[in-house]
Amino acid sequence: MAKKTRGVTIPDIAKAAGVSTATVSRVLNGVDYPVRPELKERVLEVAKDLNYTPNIFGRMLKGGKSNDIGIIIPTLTNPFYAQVVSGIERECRKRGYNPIFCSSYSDPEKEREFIHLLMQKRVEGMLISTINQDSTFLKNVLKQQSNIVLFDQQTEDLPCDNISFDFFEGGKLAANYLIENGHRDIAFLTLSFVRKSRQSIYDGIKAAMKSHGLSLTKERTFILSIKNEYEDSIDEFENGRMLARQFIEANCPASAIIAINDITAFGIIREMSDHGVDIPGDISIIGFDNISTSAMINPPLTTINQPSFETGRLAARVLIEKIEQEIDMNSNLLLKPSVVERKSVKRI
Amino acid sequence: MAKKTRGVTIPDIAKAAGVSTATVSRVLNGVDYPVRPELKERVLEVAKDLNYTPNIFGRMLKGGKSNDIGIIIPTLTNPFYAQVVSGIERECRKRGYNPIFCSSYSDPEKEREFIHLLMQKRVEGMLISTINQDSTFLKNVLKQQSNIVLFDQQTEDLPCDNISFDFFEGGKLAANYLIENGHRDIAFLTLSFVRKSRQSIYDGIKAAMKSHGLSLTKERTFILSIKNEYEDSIDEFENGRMLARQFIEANCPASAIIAINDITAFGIIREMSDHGVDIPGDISIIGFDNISTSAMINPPLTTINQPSFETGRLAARVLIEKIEQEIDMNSNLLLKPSVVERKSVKRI
DNA sequence: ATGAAAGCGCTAACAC
DNA sequence: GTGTTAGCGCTTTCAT
Repeated sequence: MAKKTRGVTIPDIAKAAGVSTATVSRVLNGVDYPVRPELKERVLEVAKDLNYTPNIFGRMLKGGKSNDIGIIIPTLTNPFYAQVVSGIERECRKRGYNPIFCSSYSDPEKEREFIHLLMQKRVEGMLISTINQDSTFLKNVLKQQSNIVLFDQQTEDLPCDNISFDFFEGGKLAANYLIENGHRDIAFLTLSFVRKSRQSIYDGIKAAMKSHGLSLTKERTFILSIKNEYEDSIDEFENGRMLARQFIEANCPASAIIAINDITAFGIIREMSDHGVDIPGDISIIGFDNISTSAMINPPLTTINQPSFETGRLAARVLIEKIEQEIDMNSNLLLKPSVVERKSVKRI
Repeated sequence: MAKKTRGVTIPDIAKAAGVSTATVSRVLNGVDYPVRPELKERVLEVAKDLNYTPNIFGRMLKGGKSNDIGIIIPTLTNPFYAQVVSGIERECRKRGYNPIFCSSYSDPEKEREFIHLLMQKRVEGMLISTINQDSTFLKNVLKQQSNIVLFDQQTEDLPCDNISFDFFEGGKLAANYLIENGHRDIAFLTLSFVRKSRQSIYDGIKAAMKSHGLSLTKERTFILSIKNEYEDSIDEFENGRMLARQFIEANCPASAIIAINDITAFGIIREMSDHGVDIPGDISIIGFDNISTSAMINPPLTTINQPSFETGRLAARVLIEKIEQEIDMNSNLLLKPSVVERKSVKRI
């Protein structure tokens, strides 16, 4: 017996309070419209008595704001995105908006579907972590809904706000940190470059090494091709183990490893341990992301901080400014990386 | 210049295609209503050309289903809930519903606000992990919206579906596992009992020990009172460290520790390591939850599995059944715990 | 200060 | 098979 209550409506209240629907609406919306205090009170009381819940659809239809904001991220299963989402939610709520989250699992098809869904829901704007290389689709969407800010993945040539992380600089930072600690033979263990961010990190590492007269050779670069991006974080862990196995089998003599992200680094550490390789005694490792568990693991992981919660907040803030100011000034923010020094890198 | 497009409407299409609005509506909804194929095609084409996006508010107002499901959880920051939420989303999408997530941060006030918000949004039902002890509020809500299923926290005396975890049994299992491994002196490190689940675990442990002629003494029970439940998972980690410090300072001779949850266990492990105490060499530890990182940490954490993803799926499934069947059969499921044996408990 | 009424975009009952 | 039209609940202009 699911509720079929046709709900209390404004006319119901109007009748019960002996006033017009206009008055009720005015009172209920608390606008500064002159209404006799006595009436106002009566209406409010009746509304409460009848347990009135406004039907937003009527209001929306009349042209109101939905106050919804659509968000598309790859997955909540990855703590990095969980943090981003927390930041987004925090900022949205603070400003009176309701976030609507959709997990695309990095599937371009799903991404498209969600965008349509959100458009139908008449969201005020969207926050998207897109993987879609095909920018024509997004360009079309932008024609209908210009309140879009992309985050986390830089997508060039799109006339759209973008909050992202300076992966190139991050790659440089990681390499430089290792070099400063005396490492000259550095390896890079990564997943395939379907995400542009990975390519950027790679480029950053190469740039940093080059400027020190070193180089990241093919033999030091381990690239794992996987079918499913982000099905589950345990998969990323397994990817790390696989990469470590390749590294070991290749008899790679590098003294330090840069891992494409923290969870992958966890997998690498585990596999190394299982092979009796001590971290950081025998080999050093640095990760990317700085998810909260990186501080909890053994050894505590030195990593490149990508301010997840802040990214979420910032992205939401930029979007909301845009929605409210109704101006189209595209910002293109690039968040700066920093290294979080812990215990997984040894000075040699 | 945020979009002010008054959008393409059905009448627009009708005019452009030279048919009536009714025809357009019928075609667009793809109902099996007889329409001349030729017209059908024309309408579809015009709709595509005009880039038509239906205005759901009109449809809703007409009495349609929102297909939204509201979800209230403490926080996404805790990987356990992130997993639950993933499970919920998966099931919802599969069945054609859109989840709307709200993080209450275990604040009863926020919880109430969200419930109102969701009621206004005319969700088809709600999935709530409530912390609210005051059941009268929820009882009132149930009068207006009977499609509610509570999960994760058992709340007795509420005429409402409930999916929860058998914490008592979990506590027993943890203690028994330790006992089977030769431990007779067991300590319990926990956060304060604001959540009923913690009390249940405690009771379970005591029951198991009693049945083996052992007992969990006051001196073996460390309870940390904290102000903020779930502000951030790093807080829980710190809580673990604090508990470990208390444990050490008290010179507690227990050979094994049961931690109230995995992240707290991580903190305990870290603090112990920092004090030169080897896990599991010197002392064994077992956690609760089995979050994914528990498998990644060193040593891999032995823990009581609480099937997070499955809980989410199941809760969503039960709710959807309820919504669609329109019957009011309350189920009260109690998920069974199991121990996940890894490396943090030593046989003695 | 209050009320009557139009209309937002859609669906469906009814008429043809 | 197709079209006309009456609302769904709300806000808001315009009249009073």
